[in-house]
Amino acid sequence: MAEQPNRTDESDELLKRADALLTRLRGAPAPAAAAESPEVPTLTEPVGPQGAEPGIPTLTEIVPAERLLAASGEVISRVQAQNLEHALYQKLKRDLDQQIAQVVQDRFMPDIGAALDAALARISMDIKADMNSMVRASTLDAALAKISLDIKAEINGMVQASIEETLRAQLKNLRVAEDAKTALKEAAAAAEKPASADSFFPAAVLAKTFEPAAIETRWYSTWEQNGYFRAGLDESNPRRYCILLPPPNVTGTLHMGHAFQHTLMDALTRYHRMRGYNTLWQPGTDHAGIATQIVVERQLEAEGTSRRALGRSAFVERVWRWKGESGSAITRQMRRLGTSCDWARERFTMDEGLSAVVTEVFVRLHERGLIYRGNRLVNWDPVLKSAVSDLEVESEEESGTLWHIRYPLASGADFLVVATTRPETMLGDVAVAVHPGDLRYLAYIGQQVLLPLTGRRIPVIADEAVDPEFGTGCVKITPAHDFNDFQIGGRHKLELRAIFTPDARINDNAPAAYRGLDRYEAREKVLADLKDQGLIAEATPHKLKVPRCGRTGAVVEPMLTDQWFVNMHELAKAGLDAVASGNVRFVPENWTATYNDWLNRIQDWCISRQLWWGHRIPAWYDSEGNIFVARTKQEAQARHRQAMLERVRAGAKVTSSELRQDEDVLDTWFSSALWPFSTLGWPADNPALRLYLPSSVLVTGFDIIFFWVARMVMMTLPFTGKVPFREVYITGLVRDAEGQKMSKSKGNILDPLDIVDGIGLEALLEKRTANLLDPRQAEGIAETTCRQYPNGIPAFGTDALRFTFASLASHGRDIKFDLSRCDGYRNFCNKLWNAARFVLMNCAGRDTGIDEQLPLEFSVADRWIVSRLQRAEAEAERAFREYRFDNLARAIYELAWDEYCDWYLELAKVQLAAGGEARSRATRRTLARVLEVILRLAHPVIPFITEELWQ
RNA sequence: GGGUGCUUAGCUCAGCUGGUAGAGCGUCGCCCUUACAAGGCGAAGGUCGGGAGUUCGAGACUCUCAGCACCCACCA
Repeated sequence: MAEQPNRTDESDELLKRADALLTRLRGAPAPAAAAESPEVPTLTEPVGPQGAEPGIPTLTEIVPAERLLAASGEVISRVQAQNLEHALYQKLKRDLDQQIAQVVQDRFMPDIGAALDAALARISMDIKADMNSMVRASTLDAALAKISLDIKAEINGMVQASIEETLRAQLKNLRVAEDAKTALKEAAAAAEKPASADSFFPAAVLAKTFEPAAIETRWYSTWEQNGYFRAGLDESNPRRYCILLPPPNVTGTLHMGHAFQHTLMDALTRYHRMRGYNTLWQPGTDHAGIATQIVVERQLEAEGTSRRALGRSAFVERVWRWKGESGSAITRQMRRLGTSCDWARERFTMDEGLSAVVTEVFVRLHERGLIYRGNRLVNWDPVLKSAVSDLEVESEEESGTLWHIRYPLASGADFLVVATTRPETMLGDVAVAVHPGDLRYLAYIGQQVLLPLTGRRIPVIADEAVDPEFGTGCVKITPAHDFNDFQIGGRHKLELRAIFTPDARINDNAPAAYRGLDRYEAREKVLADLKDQGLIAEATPHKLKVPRCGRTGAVVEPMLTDQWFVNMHELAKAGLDAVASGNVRFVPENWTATYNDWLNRIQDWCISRQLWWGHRIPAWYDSEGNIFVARTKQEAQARHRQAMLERVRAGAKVTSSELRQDEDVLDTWFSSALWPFSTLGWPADNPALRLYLPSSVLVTGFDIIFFWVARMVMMTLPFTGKVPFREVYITGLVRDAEGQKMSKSKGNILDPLDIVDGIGLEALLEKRTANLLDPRQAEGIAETTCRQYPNGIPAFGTDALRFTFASLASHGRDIKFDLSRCDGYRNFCNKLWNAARFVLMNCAGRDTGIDEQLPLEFSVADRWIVSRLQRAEAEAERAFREYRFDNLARAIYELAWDEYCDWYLELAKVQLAAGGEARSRATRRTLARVLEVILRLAHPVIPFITEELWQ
């Protein structure tokens, strides 16, 4: 070996060891077969029947000192025993460490890695199992004997553990790479290169660094065009796997949450597809009633017109046009991220087929009496002029005022003081309520008060619902505009006195002075008038929850209207059962509680919306207001005629009339709830429906457990007799690096495609500050953005982004998205790329041992990496099963980088340079085999680079 | 008011049924080594939010306190 004057003694020593190793490696015949099994010869067993291995202390050598203790009659307390155990361990370790060097030389082999893991696992198990009894029993001399016995049993294990631990350290120190390099250099110098043979091979074509952009565009179209994503409809294959894509808004754009969830779904889909399952990833988009309608209305507003000016049919047509223009944006973006859905089966919730399902379901539910029309208090958005469901209302705490108002008694003798945050609603008051046990007001119950500003006389009633502690203990009751008051009103048979128009102005039920005023103007005037009359006793600052519509942000008003409802009681019970029985399983499990809780307290679902964009309710009215629910107008008319006939027979007078369809549309989530079977061609029996219902897993965020997940369960069960999916994997929310929710108004959104393709600072600023609700924020946002991304965002490529998402996907935690992670995983992609490049350079065009006839000489290194590979495969399988994509990513990362690149590749260099033909052949074969498996393992997560390298 | 989750290295987070703390990024030092400087080797850095308990042994289990986040309900 050439002189290396610069080396320290230490590295000389290391070199010597490595030399010894190399000679051994070269000379040693492959030790006993069985190496491919997990039972690689470990240190544990062979080291020996009683000290066969030199240098390893036996029990008898070590224990005596302790035994002396015992022999002297000392009582060994638990703590002492513990200390003893610990001391023993320390001592063993110290002694052993000194002898490790020898062991290393004797037994240093790369397959130690695998052996270590097995041995360590076993040892720790054993120790764990024995430690308790061992220590606990040891209070007396007799116990000590047992200790020795137990220790004797364990001692080998501990010895091994210690050896192995140290081996690990030593192994690292051996700097195999360095020696490999030297060996390589020598070999290269000696063999003066078999010329430019390499330049023929693809290796030369592989660029030195990984350039994602080029390969990504190419592969996706190839995959799609060749139909690789098509649903497997082979009914003879019992293994099936199906994921429903939560349909994004048709006019929306892809955000980080989508990208994250789609990555996981895609990995799952690709994984199962690769394993030969019948696989369907069902894509589609949602018409998103309110959201879409609002967008188009804004456009109209900008054009100086409105939907009412346009008229219903023109407006709907306009929305369709907009859908046509922007509807494919999101699916285009999805393709860029490599999502392998079966696009041929793409659906839209307002497609003809799906709309028919909506109607069918509505009619059937109505027939079963589960859908009804009722006049009830609902959440009303006065801007949208539509009902919204309870779920769509979001309450925010805001500061307001609590006004104390004097209501004079009709007798004129006295007055009651009520406390309210909404004085304007007093115009609709029909009573004042106190708690029946409230001694202060006992005398007033049953009396009447004179409602100020209106002159109406209203009763003082007693109701348990009143909290005597709050305010004055007197509550004004406005049943038509407050949910609680509605309840109380019901109990006391009070009048429902509505005082608002649909756009929340005061109506004709109020005194003329207030009519037409907006609710807030009315508040001012009411307060001013009360003040004039000296009726305001007090005004205190007060925190209150203001209910706002999740879509428009408008303050929601409880309003008495005619709406359609689904009776949820029965359905909810079935939904609870499905989860309780394990037919549907939440991952992580704790979401079950959330789900159950909601279903247990579920209210009837208001499904009608006073919008134009959506599924029109299949109900028709005759001139007398009779309702006919039917699949088509013809069917409705038939029923109408039937009904008339019956009434004529009964002798009633009838007037024939044209039927008029209900103006309302259905809640968007109604059609979404049918997604699991509407997309599969229900009600017609067909292979897809038979194969893919129930689907395997639903991947989604917790925010739509109520909106969507629960409703799918409830709606799919009664119509198909099946659950919609077997498992629900609830992902965390993607937040920004500071842990803030990403939102346009905060200007902290990241476009996943900007991470893939990169974006300059200018463009990023532009994106973030455009369309802000409050333009004044722009400066602050720009500042933060400049600080965070002074150079914009570099192009990381899809694979790096996907790998990042996977690695962040641990359970039960939101995700702070940190770009530096992307950086690391892009480096990983590059590493993988270069490893492949190395393999190609060494293997392309050469014999990789495919021909079984030729001699193959596998080294322990070869077998070690292969065993390591098998473990990684097992880990990956487990990770997929448990939806632990973080573990999956880590397993792949460690295997590829820490084991394959850092260790095996370096060893392979030595083997190739110094080994014989059979050894080289085996090395090349192993190189290629392991790379192949790594690519296969990683493909579900990083499909592009793996495909490119694979080819 | 009810519920859930979180608190571990400078940052972001792993840590399975209790066995004496790990990774990535960052930092520092040394290397432009023919797969890869988007790299290699090495180093520093943590009484695992506080307290108590169970245990031979607690990051993990129990209780309690504190802080953060979110969900549901809701007081007019």
